Amino acid sequence: MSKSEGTAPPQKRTPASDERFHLSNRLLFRLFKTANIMHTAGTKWTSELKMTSQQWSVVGALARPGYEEGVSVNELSKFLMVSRQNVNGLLMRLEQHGISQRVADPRDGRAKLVQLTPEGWILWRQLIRRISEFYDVALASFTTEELVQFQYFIDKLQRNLGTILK
Amino acid sequence: MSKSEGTAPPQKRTPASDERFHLSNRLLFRLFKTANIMHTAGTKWTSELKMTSQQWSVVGALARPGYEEGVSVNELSKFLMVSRQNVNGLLMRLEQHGISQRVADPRDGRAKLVQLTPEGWILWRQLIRRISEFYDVALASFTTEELVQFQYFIDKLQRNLGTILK
DNA sequence: GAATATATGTAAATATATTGACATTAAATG
DNA sequence: CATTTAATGTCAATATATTTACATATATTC
Repeated sequence: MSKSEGTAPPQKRTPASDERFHLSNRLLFRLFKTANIMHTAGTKWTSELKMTSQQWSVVGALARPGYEEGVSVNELSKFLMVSRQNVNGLLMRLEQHGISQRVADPRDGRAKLVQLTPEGWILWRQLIRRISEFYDVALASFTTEELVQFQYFIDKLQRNLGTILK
Repeated sequence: MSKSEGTAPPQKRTPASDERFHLSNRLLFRLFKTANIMHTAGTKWTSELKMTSQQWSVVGALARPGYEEGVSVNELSKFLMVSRQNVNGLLMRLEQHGISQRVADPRDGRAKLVQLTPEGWILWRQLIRRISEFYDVALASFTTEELVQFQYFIDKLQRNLGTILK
């Protein structure tokens, strides 16, 4: 994003669209920055568990009730909204740490099912406590109504962005 | 983030904190996903200009009025809230494309000043138009009040996360 | 002014994330 | 049923992002 907060807007614009541009610019730049430090802070928060914040989301996806038997790489990719290749890399590193494993999918000869190892389940129980504490800090002083509204905005943005990627 | 939306919350929790956990989890997971596709969509939006969305923010920072003479690597790092090393990498690639250059900082023998090349300025003028269009799509249907409120939430989150990284 | 502490930019190593590619398997088409 | 098209997971290449490290320059302390 052109997250340059003092950026001159494109020419031939009215003062109203100038203002809109500045608001938009400031907003999305701050979103970019905040998302970034969210990863950095999250990874720091669980550094003793040697888990990055991105790995939280993979392990969390595998730990969902009803998915214990396994989740395909493709499903993970769609659920996390990251590429299959990125999921593959994330899984490789989780496997190196003994946290997850892949087994053949009996219903589809091409596919694999990813599941937590027993060790992974033990880790998950520690991790979820730390994550919960992280949420408390990150979202300190947000009222429930604010959380709901914040999420509404994020969803609307995501929907709009989705039209670009279709 | 444990962006697993069906995650079991940590034990020994009241139903109220259960609900709070789920709200928090859902919110931050969606933020993670949305920030991700914001980069992907942004990069796609300016693919003919061969610019990634992350590069927008560097070029935009250099194009700010009052900073034309140059910005130090360290300043860029702080402004963009990314590491100096990451800025260094981003600049290397911009330089390869002739968009920016580095000159010695006359006031500090250790430092460099980064500035846009003449070619970079020409690119910037094209880029800012495309970026503005992107904003219109990404933030379609947001009222001005919603933009302001959204930004308020992001800022609050950023502040909270900042306490972790201090 | 000398010694100590800090700042600056860049190298190295590792993790994340994308696109393009491809071999294999499954689904769709005629 | 044969052919064509699409899906799945993994490889390769490239960009982003972090931490650790270090040589050099600057600032602070005494």
